[in-house]
Amino acid sequence: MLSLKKYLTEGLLQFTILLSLIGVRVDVDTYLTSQLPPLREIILGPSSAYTQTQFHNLRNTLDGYGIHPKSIDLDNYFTARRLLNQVRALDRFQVPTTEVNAWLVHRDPEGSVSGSQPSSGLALESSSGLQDVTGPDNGVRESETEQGFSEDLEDLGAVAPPVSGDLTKEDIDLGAGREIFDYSHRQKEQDVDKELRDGAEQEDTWPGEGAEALARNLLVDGETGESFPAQFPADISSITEAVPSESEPPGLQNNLLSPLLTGTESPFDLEQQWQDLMSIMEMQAMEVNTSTSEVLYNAPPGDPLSTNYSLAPNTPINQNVSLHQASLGGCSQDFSLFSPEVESLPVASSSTLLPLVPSNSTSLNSTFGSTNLAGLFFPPQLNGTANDTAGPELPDPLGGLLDEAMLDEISLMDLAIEEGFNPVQASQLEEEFDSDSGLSLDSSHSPSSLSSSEGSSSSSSSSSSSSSSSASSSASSSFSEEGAVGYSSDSETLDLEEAEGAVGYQPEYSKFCRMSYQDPSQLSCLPYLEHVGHNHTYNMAPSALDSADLPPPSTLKKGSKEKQADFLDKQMSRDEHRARAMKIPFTNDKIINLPVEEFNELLSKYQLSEAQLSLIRDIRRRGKNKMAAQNCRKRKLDTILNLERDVEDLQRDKARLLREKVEFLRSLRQMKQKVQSLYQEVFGRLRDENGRPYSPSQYALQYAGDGSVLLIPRTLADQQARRQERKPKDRRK
DNA sequence: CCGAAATGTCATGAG
DNA sequence: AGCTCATGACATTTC
Repeated sequence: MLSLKKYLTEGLLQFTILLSLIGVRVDVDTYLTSQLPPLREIILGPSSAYTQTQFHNLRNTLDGYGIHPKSIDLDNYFTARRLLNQVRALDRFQVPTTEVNAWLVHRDPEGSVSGSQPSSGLALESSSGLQDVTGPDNGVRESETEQGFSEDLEDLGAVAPPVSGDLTKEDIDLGAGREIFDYSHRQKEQDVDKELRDGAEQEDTWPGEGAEALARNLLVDGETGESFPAQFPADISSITEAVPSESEPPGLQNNLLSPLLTGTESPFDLEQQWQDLMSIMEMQAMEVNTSTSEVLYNAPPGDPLSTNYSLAPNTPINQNVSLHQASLGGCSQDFSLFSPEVESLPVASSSTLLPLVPSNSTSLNSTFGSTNLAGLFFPPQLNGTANDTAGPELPDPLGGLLDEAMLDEISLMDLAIEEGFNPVQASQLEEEFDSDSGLSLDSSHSPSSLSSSEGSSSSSSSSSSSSSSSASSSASSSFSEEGAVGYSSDSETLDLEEAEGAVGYQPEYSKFCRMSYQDPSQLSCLPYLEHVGHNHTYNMAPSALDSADLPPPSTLKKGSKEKQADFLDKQMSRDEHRARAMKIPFTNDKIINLPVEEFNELLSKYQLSEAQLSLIRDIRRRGKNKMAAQNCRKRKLDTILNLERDVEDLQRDKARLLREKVEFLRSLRQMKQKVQSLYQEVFGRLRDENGRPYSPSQYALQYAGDGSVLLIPRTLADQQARRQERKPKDRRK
């Protein structure tokens, strides 16, 4: 438990560090609350990877083949699903063509304007926008879930099969190759080697027990292979359970859009999120591509934003500049000043327009202006906001100037981020369509991770048994293949890997193994395989070792031993040479992998000298430690890869959230503009008893709670506006 | 032959 | 107490 705690703590620590590194403040949780699953995965994944459970023992004692907490299959599953979702989510990034256009054009010719009309029209618009956003999104999510799940199942399925090929591989994997004594008898090494070479044949005639034992080991391997399928169902079940939690709650979109719907609260949420955004932006501002920024800033008025955001998701309302202008032309002269700036000068607009803004406007801007909007959109709330100011001050009431500056800034960063992640996304897509290994998720990121734990577990498993070429290609570069034995699910589910894994002594040998395990019959040609064959099922239940059936001894004993004697001799490990030199009557494999009781039993059967016993103990210790080291390294690598992947996931999430936010704010801004235009239109058509238009400086329109529009004196409107401003500020404090 | 990467080994601590 | 495992550090081998 202590270690568990330790590792959990470490995991949390690292997670925190990750967050901080990415620049994601803790507030991010507020963004992600609606899509907790990813976060939860991220938290559970790495932390679980740190769990220092002695799963080997667990398996031995419990004989359990269920998914280990550290199981990479699970991690793979979650990762695959998460990434898949993200990749697929990209598809839904569509810029809805604007219905707004039609609406505005339609309104222009229309002469009459009623107070209720604007609100209704906007409401319709916004609602349609919402539908566009939420509808498709949900659909996508569902499909994602299904696909992700099925794919994962496939992956799992791919994992299981390899077992069949175990027998041969396992046998082969016994370490081979040269070794130099660091043992006390090291000085004898050369002599021993010579001796061994000379008497290679002799040693083949070691006690029959060795052969028998070997045979048993072989069988054991076979059994392990057979037992693996049993693990498969377990994996599935656990995964199916995990699936639901994986799927993102649909609440995200709603939450993001909520500001539009809940007028009063939206401003605060927006502002807070904005603050968070700013903090994030500081860090990532440097990521912005200069060329991009130039494009954004220098681009001709009107389109740059929309084009840049073509990929942006969930655009409730598409920004359409031309429409505004068209409608504006017919509305009022004041608006003409306003709209062009907004549209054409994304960044500069705020600075240029702000000076024009009267006192009340600035305050409104500080409060993000949404309050005003809310008031406009939702008359019942009785928000007599300062928005109602007339023409020249129009920018203020809508308070979009600052927003726009921010928006543009955000958009810039967003773009940069998006670009920055394009490679990743591309890689994800590749991975998604990579039938060979659906889980080779890390391949894109680090060269060494080509078939990292996760990827290898499924990919190699599915391919290795069938084709040596694919297996070797991935194996040569993959850590897992040469790496840890018995670590985590992949090695255990994949005896193929396991067999090769322990080898790793010499490249030639590994290759040889890869070749040979395809065709078990080739084994018979290898005289020393019986001695060398490591059984890396040491983490299996002891009973399994003995329960295996005996393979036909003839195949094992026959073959051209002499031919390969030298070759195999070279492949033997140092300890194996030593064992031979010391005439150890059983295989190193047995020495290393036999359970303690059986090991002691074995020792008791022979009259061994002290030197022999010492060597045997050393061999056992070194053999176990070797595997442990391999496991350790593999685990370390996996941890790094997981962290790497988590960082990327977090970055992707952040980028996506930023994109969504930008889109949302942009739609908000558009609506403000539209309201503004409507305001202008209405105000411009009002005439006093003398038939003269009202002066915007003296009068303002105000929405009443009952939906009606009132014309009130400026002074009164200003007062109400100030009152409105203070409330939110106080509330925040 | 050198340096980096991979792998093996030892010592140590923990379960 | 003995065994096993994990892991850092160092050694050795391989590329």
